[in-house]
Amino acid sequence: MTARTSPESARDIPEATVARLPVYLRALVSLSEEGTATCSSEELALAAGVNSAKLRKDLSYLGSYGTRGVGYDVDYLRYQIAREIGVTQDWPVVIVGIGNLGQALANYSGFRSRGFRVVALLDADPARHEQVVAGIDVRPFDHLERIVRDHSVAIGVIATPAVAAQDVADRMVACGITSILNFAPTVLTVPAEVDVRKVDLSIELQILAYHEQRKTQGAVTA
Amino acid sequence: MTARTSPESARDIPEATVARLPVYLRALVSLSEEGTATCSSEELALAAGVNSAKLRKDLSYLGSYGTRGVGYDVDYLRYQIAREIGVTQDWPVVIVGIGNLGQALANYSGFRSRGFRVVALLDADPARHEQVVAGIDVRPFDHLERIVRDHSVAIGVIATPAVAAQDVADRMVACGITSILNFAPTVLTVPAEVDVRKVDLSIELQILAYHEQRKTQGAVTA
DNA sequence: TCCGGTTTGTTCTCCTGTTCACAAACTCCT
DNA sequence: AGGAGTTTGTGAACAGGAGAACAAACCGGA
Repeated sequence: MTARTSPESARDIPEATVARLPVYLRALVSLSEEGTATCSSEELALAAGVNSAKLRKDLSYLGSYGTRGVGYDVDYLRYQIAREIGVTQDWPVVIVGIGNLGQALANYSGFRSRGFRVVALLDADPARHEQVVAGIDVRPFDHLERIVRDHSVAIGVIATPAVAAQDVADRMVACGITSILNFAPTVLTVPAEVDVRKVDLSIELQILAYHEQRKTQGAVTA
Repeated sequence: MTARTSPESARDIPEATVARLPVYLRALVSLSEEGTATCSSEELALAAGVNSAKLRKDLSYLGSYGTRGVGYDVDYLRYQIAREIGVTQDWPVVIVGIGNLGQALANYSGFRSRGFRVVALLDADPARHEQVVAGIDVRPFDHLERIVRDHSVAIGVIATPAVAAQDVADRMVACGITSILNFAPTVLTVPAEVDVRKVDLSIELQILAYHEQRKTQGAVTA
């Protein structure tokens, strides 16, 4: 009940903060590329689109990496955040479902530059096995187990139609994948130890539509 | 200061609830297609991946559409949620940036089926103006103003590279778009009355990586 | 060495969202 | 008609995150 903190830097970071760290990291990379050596919480907050108090509080969970009266060393902070998130290491990733979206994902340069390496593209449709996408052969879905084992893959991306998604997730879980990024518009059921994040395009649009409807309401509806 | 509620069904719904309504809607559509006429909060909650108390509370913001001892009429509730979100009406949408991702979005059937109609695909690159994607001509970005005016477009989707995104957003705002869905990995600055939602692929992966690192930590690091 | 100016780290308060638990309300069977 | 069983809607406790505000700590100049 006492020693909740593990030996390393493992004070547990709030989920909301974890979700913002990658934004800060990106802002720091930009600043670094512009040649900025030091920045205040105010500047970084502006670049990240949050307020400075929240930024400072978020960073304080990682440790005391700033200097009062001065600000943060851009490269140092950048490294600390990258290490905390885990993007200093290499993350092999498998993408299943190589339709339009899967191809877009395979070609997305933002993965590679952040430590994510696409080790395989899989698709159940034999017609797609001829293709080469982003320099990678599309292979049969059945190869999943072998690939996951050979490359120690922990993260899987699902970009299949909704009907196939649960089966794909089950297979992924069965062969040891513990983190899933799901683009299929369906709710996945997985064991508690597996993390799932979902990205749902039409839901985002529907949320916008709701607010949009609110804006114009009252003006039109007499 | 007193009359905060507008005449219609405009008791303000919490943001967290708004984000879940589309999920419920999708679950209801599935149930309806399976021929289910009635469902309990427990069943619907299971299908939507939330707990039943939260579901009931969410639905209670819309009104009392259930029957105690019985449950919810699937089609009736489906219509009520659709109306509340605004997907019973037609939403013209413009997509800017017809690279891999833009093409995937243009081809995504989930938009059309929920009242979103892609009225134009725009790209700054003249090489793309020859193309036809998802049955729609790709047109020059300069046509934005005219298209937005002619079709009363309120929602814009940005799928350009990061460097172009802010310019695109500015142009969208200037010609009257008030809701933006941003896929470019950058922070957009817009006036307060404009809604922006961002979908960031690499951030999602980084969040997974953080948790993944936590899982394996301690076991490996001696 | 001391002082004014600057910026971080943190505490405290407020607000939003989640979950529990239960009364109210409905159906069905006798 | 009445009672047992079921399910909704909601009040209340609880948890988590956001923002304001300020003390502690640092720099530079005299």
